[in-house]
Amino acid sequence: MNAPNFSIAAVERDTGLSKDVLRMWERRYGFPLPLRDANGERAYPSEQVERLRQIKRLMDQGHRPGKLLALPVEALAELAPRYARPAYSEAVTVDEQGLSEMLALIKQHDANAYLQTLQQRLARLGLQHFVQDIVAPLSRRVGDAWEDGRFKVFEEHLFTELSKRVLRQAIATLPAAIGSPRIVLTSVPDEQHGLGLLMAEALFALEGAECIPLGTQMPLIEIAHAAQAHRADIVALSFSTAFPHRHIPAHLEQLRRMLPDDIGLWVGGGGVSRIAPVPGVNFFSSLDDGVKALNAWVKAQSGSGTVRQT
Amino acid sequence: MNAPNFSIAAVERDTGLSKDVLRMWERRYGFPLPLRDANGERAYPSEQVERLRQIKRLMDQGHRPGKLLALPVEALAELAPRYARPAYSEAVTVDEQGLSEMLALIKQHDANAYLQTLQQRLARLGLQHFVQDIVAPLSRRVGDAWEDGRFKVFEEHLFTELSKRVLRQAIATLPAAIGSPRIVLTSVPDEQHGLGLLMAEALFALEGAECIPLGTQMPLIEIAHAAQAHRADIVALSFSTAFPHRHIPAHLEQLRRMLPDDIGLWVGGGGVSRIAPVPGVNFFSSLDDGVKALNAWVKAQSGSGTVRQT
DNA sequence: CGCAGGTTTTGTCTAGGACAAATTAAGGTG
DNA sequence: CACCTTAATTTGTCCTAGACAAAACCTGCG
Repeated sequence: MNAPNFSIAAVERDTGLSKDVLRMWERRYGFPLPLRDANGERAYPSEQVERLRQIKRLMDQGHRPGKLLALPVEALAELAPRYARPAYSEAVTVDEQGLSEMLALIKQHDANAYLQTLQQRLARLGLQHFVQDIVAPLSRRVGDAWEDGRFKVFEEHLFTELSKRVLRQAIATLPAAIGSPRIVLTSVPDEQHGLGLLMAEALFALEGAECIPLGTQMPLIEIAHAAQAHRADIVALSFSTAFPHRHIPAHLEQLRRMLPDDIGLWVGGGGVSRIAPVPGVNFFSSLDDGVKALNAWVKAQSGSGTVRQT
Repeated sequence: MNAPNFSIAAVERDTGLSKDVLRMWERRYGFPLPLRDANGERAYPSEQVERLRQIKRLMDQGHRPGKLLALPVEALAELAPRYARPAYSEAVTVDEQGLSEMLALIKQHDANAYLQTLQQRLARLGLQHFVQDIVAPLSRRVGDAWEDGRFKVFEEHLFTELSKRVLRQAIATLPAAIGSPRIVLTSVPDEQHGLGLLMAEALFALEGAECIPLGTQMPLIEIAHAAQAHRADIVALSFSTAFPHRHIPAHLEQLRRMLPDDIGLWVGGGGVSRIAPVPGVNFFSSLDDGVKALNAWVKAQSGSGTVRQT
């Protein structure tokens, strides 16, 4: 029960900072400065790991490592997000209070009450509005709360897991669509967040698309294989805000090269907002844009037979 | 569409072999021997990546790297698993033919037919037998098929995703249990397979336990936090056969230290079969054992008030 | 205010060396 | 021949320290 020290591998796992980065920071900035065990290997005390976690969080919000690592411990807690959060482009009538109440349920770890509330909203609003007005905004707020440290990791996991259940259940009740665009939905190897994919699936399925959900974390080459095996028209990927921005273009370029030209590559999620466009890849900054694009695709398709995607 | 070369980071992602290992093998065995790009950095042709993938698969089956890397390409394809597969300890009356047919549906990428078949079995057998006689054996066979290379990664993903849906849906129909043991279900950071957890959840929920599903890949420290926040009696972890055996004990020891003594730590899944016992951790080699242990726990509890777990 | 240019910051790669843990092989001994 | 103990080997991870390209930031000019 007393706090053991962390090996460099353990710190990498827990903070998401690579071993290379940890060693580099130590060399350059003098933090973290771990103890050494009997073999001369780094042994990070848990305070340092905790501080690293906080630093990582602030970095994800746009702060630069050089500043953060020079800062004294106390100053870290008070830093605000550096990027203005993009204004929520939600329908004007979002039930702000209702959302807060639902988040409070998660915060109280009351799984049953949360599930019940979700189910009730779903029944009241129907799947489309449920996704757009409840799940998507909730998931945004959970992301924000997590960045601020108001939500712990396990609370985020609980939220995700329960929300996924309700969504999946709702999707299961839809009639099995056949035809129209066939869409493979998945995420790249380091992206484990699947709630966005599920929301997209729900909306796409509502529009009559045939969705092939492959879960998260597919090796790129396998995504290409899957797309061909399923004769997909579109591959849809999701990147969460937590995903390291800098790596997204490389992933997309590589996948685009592996994928036949006539299969579309659609990308969405909070992680793609500030990404430079990649040729042959369609970016969507909101679920709604995705649905619109799907409708356009269907229209183009029915008009002119097999159309080559660009 | 022409095969681009892989950076060392891309190979790490796609094969699961660490950069250190890739460089070490190159130094020691002369394979892989990547090209170099303009900056002198390794650039792996896709044949080498393919071969590495195959080598990794054989290693997971118990072969040793030294042998495999010395072997010519053709010889690799013919190697059988090195460990005798543990005989299936399934109920005698497993519908072998039915299972094969279901696997065939996955192999044909016919998601709808597979889902339909699952639903039908579930309705016919009830949740408990559905889990024990259908999902568990299927998942074993998929694991085997994957090891043999008869299943591709994306086919395994499709199987998992669809099976999870049906299971979750079934769990959702169960009455929300309150009380009895409260069980937090999750997996460690490098373990992304969640089907086993879901099977366990189904069976535990059937026995009246209150399950708190947190999804997969929770940092250890967060598992400890979650267990306390939810006032859990038991933390249940799952390790798949694909999980690197060598790392399991370290994870369990670390988590055991972080967890209050009176919270039980139960571990199951295909990955724990050949693991030396860890003090304070209960291992289960089958779902059935887990259910029996749960019943025993309930009995002990009701007999003597709050009992200290060992 | 916006854009072209130079400068700093930052992450990732490279090389080879060291060592402990795991595994296999070898040497008895009952 | 089975079994245990010890020695040799295999293998993964960690270490240091240097290099460099890409991104982010600043600055001056129109």
